Amino acid sequence: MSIDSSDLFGPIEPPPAVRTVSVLVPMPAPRPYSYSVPEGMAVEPGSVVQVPLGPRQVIGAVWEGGDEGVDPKKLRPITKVFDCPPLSKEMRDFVDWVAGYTLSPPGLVARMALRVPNAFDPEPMVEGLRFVGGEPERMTPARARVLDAAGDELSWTRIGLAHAAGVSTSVVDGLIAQGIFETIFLPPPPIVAKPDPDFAPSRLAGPQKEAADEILEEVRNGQFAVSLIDGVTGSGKTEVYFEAIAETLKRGKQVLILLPEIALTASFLERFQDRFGAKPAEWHSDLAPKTREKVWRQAVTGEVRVVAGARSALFLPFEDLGLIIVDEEHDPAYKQEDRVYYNARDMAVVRARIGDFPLVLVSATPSVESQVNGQSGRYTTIHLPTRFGDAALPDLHLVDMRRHAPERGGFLSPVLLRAIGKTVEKQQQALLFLNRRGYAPLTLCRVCGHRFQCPQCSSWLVEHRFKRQLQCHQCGYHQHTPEACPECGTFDHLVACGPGVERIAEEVERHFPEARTIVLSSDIMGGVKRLRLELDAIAKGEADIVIGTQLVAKGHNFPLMTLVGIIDADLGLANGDPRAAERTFQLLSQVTGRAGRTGLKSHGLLQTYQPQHPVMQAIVSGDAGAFYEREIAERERAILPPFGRLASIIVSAETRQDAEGHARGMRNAAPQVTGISVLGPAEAPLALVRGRHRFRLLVHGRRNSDMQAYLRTMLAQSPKERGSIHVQLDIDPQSFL
DNA sequence: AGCACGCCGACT
DNA sequence: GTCGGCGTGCTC
Repeated sequence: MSIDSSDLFGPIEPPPAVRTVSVLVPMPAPRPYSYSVPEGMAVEPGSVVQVPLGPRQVIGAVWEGGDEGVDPKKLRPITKVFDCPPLSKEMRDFVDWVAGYTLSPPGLVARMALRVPNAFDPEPMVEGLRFVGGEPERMTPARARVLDAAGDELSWTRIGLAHAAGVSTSVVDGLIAQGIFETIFLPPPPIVAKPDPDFAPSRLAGPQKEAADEILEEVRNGQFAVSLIDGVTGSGKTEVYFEAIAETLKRGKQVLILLPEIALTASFLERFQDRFGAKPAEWHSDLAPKTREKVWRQAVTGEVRVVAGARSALFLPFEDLGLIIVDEEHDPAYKQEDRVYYNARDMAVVRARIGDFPLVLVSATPSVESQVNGQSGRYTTIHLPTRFGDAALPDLHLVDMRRHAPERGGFLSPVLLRAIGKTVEKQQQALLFLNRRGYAPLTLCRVCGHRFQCPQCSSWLVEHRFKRQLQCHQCGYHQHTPEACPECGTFDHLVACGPGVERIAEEVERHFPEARTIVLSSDIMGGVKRLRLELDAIAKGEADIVIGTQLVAKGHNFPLMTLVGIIDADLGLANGDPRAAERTFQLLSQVTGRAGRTGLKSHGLLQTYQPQHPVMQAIVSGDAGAFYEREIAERERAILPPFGRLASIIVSAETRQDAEGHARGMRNAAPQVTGISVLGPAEAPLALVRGRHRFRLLVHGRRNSDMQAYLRTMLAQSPKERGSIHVQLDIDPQSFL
């Protein structure tokens, strides 16, 4: 006979139901993990929580759609819920969408939104003083000064008040002890003042006014819409989108301005301040941790109304975002190429669509993708073909190097030399652009023909004469420049082939020994700080001839710059990058746009061996239409037709054999995919074969869902390759909407 | 992503 | 004899 336990202990209580929620943890798990919720803890989807994960505590977010069948014994309780607004439904949808699209684990995407160690608890209140009233028992001159300084202001900090009165804090402490002031707690001060949409209303007129009005219509409508401002450098694009920002602020919504990191300069922030009376909050990688926390927190709470940031700012969980501006829309810096691979420009479009608010793309040289989306009517294109105010575009000419050959051993044509001479004579500045660091891109032995190659990655070693080094620009390898050929041992017979900026400087100094010449490239000694100083010095007119690589292309205004000479306009067209022509067009447009921004008559001379090339024609004529048509056709041809319409895949690897092997595997694994083609490292963009990834997939397709399904299959079949597969979908302009 | 465990080379 | 390199595996 058995004893029913209920006889002994009373009726059996059903065990208390354990409440379980899914939590996205910041690691590459394929889906959220399950955690139990302790008695009395309130969580909802989006709540920011701390949970145990293995041996440590991590930050995560409560999510929907986790794992059902997890062993209840494994469940561990949530450690704490932060007093922080939960991630909104929109934000969660955005994270999931980005994870799905980029084939990244959602936890890693969420991590980008939560990468602020101490911002999840409210900022501590700040101790302050309030004037209560009355007079101290003994009035002293110091005390009188404090009372005088306090004036009508309601609240002070202890130190601030002492400072304002010019006394030590002990005087203030004495007044507190007497009850004249009382200690109160104040909310922490905002990181930036509120921008005022009416601070300095626009003086736009003509095409700029029309453009602004067109965008304002979208902003007032408040729904998802993408506008593309396609305007030449100096056409007032910024002023136009400032109007969209003003309108959004009036509607009570927050604004995000995305900029390539390099364009987040003091001068941009000042322009914003001139229009809105306050600076926007900044967001970029080298923000001080405390500032970073404040900006995050105040974006979530809605304290901050406008953030100007680099691509990672896209993952800030704004309280009520109502407009995104993507300035320099074409800039490759919007691509992140580690961990989660994404293009912030495209993901911004997605965020705007999910949040149902307008977005403005801005560029002087739109990307081919945006151009196509404009043509197809998906985006509204707004053209600003002329410069704003008294600035005029430089007068551009091609110098056909076959007819105007430089002297032996030189790289500057007589035409360009003459133009430099005239410019310097007028006390104006010339910019010579060559996108090549160092002295010479190739060194060889005149006796045996030995070429100096990188022992690690086989690209040519670049001579840096100033540092007396041979450097590899791919992997960073460097060695002291030898005096003898390592192959045949002959001394003094090494010759430099081709130009770098250092070599151009040498040639310039030979022709213009009196001129003040300066070389600007990323290997400038002294880092960013020194660079800033040099740029300021140039702007002040402390140099006559500037020789620079692409870092002179952006940002700074040089009021005296009236001549731009492109040493080798064809450079960059020759490599195997499918975007070579597009990149060249963008770069050369930007560089020539450096001149003439402040009204002085200016010129540009482009030295080229291919004067008929569409890029050259587009730049000198200022009419990019034909160039874009060609690029679009080219890309369509390269990507779609040979493989049919369903999908096509380009595999790239470090060697062609590897790529062929991977491609064969894929053809076997997925015969339904119609096109798999192979790019060896020579043809593939450099960025694709560099780095620690063994191979990458470049995926192009019309139907994103097909591509993703296919790739998931691939990933499932070879889980070991998981970490080394890179999917880049942004090449196809159609795929992400 | 972190962090532990675990198995082979150059050193106090 | 150890210290330490990074390959593999695991985290609700």
